[in-house]
Amino acid sequence: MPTPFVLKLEYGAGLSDRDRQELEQAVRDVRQFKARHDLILEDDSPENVHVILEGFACRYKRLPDGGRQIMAYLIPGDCCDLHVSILNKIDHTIGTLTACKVAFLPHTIIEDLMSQSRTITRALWWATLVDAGTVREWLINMSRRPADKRLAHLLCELLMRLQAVGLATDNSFVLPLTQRQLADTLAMTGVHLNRIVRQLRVGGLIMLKGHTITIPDVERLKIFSDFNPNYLHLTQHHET
Amino acid sequence: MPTPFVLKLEYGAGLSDRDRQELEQAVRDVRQFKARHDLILEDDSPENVHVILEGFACRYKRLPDGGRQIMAYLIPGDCCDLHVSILNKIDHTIGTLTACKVAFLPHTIIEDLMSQSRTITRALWWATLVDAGTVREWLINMSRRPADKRLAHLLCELLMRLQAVGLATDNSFVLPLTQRQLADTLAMTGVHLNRIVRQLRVGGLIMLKGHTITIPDVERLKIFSDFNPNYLHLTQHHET
DNA sequence: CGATTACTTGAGCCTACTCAACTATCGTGG
DNA sequence: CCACGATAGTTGAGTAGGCTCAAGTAATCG
Repeated sequence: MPTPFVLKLEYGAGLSDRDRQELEQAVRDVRQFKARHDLILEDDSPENVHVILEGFACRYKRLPDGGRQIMAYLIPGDCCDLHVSILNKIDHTIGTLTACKVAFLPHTIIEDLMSQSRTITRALWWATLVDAGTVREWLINMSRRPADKRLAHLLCELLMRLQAVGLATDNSFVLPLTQRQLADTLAMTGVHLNRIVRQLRVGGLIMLKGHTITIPDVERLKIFSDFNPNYLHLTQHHET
Repeated sequence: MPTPFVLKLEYGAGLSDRDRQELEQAVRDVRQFKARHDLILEDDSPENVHVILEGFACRYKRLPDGGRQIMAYLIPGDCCDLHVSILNKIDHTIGTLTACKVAFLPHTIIEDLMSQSRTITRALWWATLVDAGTVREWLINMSRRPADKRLAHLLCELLMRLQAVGLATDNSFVLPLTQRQLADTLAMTGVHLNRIVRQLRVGGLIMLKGHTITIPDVERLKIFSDFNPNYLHLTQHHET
């Protein structure tokens, strides 16, 4: 069974067996973190690239009123700070949401991988470009959709992304987040999110059992939330 | 006087004279477009990279209700679709807001530039990473700030970005957009935006004369809108 | 100069927020 | 293993920022 890291990058470029091997071997330094632990702080210029292997992490910024806005979820297979060396400094914070297992890859190893394989280079850039596309879609989601569709859209996205790394079935997945964390993501209050979750539940759009979410009719949820998966760019591998 | 394209990339990497020359020479095919003209449509896989030389363009997505959300402004010096070849398809539309002069650079030329100069490679990637950072800041702006601070924040950003390419003075610039276009950007109705503009005007935070915006006290506007310019990464050039 | 587009202002409504209290669940030490 | 404190989730009542609808004025362009 390939790791989520390799599984994910497969979508970005047609990896060779050797590429896969190189990527697996690059993951040596693996560390465990508790929930709510900041991995990288704003203004850091970290010398490692961080890859999430298990658990949920996020990018976020703090707000003057003490709240925070989560700008991206980082799930197994995702890189936290690929290519930040080009910007020198990171302009947001990266922290865990749940307990996480995180691989630390020194920049030198990333550079080696990229100089050895054009496919890996392409796959890594693909990952950052998909990240950028995802933020754009979140911008639409936060600014234009009402609370119920906003949550529904996020769930559609998570279903697809988790499926891509083998962490979701056809219509269900484990979402180990608190409602407060979801509220920080969807730019609403915890109170309001709670009401919206109930609304989707009684509307039959989602089912909850503990932290497991099941979507009885995926197509219906996609239509409801105006979900178009094109921004995830998961459909086709690219030649070269 | 260097073109905005070169002026902008200077911030991403310390270009050599030769780099500047190469970049200037790469701009051969320049075309003129009217306002409200779509340059690149969703699902296109364009074979040219488009660089804005004059005027304002934007990235946007249409919404099911007929409205649209503008996700980024593209001002002189900005590249529209750098590196989309890695994603095969673009997941949003790019269109002009005002009349624009746009350079068309074939991908082959971009690849030549990048293979000849590591600095140019770095600068071009810097530009896309800054774009990504800017969308993240917009996400915060749209989802967390009230209408007045939202507009103020956008104006602070535009002041800095236009200054970087020599199109703004210390405290003023020309913003050739309609209120409707601003409203599509800031995710509010035209009616509401109009009220907010007036509010900032009577509050003495901005002054308007035609399409020229003057900011009497830039520092005050920055504090008011919680503006932190770090996400624009305009501060320091990077060695090699 | 007429027609279209852009801007302005008013009135009433609704989504999502705040404040508040209460219940359930989780984690940890005695 | 239970007890207790802390965190998470739930529900109610009232408020407000931004929306809709509407009507009118100013600016722009052919």
